[in-house]
Amino acid sequence: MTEPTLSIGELARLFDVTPRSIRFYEEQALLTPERIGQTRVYHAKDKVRLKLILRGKRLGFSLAEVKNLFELYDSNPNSAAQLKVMLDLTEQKRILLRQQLDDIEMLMTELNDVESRCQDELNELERGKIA
Amino acid sequence: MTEPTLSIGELARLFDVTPRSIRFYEEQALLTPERIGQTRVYHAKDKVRLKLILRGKRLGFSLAEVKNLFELYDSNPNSAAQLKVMLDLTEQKRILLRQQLDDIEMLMTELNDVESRCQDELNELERGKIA
DNA sequence: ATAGAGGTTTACGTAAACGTAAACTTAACG
DNA sequence: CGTTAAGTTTACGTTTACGTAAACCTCTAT
Repeated sequence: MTEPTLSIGELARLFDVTPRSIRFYEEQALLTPERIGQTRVYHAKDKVRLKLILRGKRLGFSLAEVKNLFELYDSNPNSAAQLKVMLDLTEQKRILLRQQLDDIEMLMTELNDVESRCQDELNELERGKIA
Repeated sequence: MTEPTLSIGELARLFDVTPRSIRFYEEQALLTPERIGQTRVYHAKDKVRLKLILRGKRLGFSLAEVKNLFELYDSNPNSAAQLKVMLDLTEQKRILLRQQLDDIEMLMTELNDVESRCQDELNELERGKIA
């Protein structure tokens, strides 16, 4: 079996985004699909890339930051200096992610709070009905 | 001791944002500081609010969504219908946060990957030096 | 042959979240 | 009493991430 490819429309439906967005990501150098004539053809690796882009967006990253991460991941730094820069960058990102984890935990707690208050209220209303 | 208040500049420095941003948040009805004459005066509750706004931003929420959360938290729904809507909303937010947790976990894993590759490279370079 | 469906480029429009600048008050300081 | 320092409003500018529309191919189906 030969590798499955996708049109821009198919890829768009697959991830529930518009073709416009996909073209825009390419314009920002986040995607580099094959071209057959004029037409864009997307392979498995493009699918992965798009998935990563959308994940980045869910985490509140700008497209520039996502691109940054791509370059970080794809790069093959040869000098010790470059490697140390890389390690520093990953550490920076890690700090950000830890911050986000804390933020999420706090928000979760607050949602629990709101929710239990709602539940109490509902139970009160039920009591009222029965009594 | 009387309650401590802050000027817009002090509040801005405290959270490392610009006064412009703070005024903008007010314009969007996310803050409602006291006024003494023309001048804005910020109390403890405003500090908390601002902290929550910035937390929301770190999680990739729009200001509108943050406002939404505020209303959710502040509201006192009386009817069972409203309470059920609330519970539904909190559940929606919870799903989003869980998604973010997954996203963060995956990104963390990838960062670990990048990092260990860097470490290996560095160790290789060290070997070269010594041999 | 023509009508759609889906692809392409180019270009202008838009919402969000501020930045920046002008023009004006008010309080404090030497 | 003049001048910084910090506050105010008003308004236009800017970046990001697309939406929307025009004008054009190209293939398939009727």
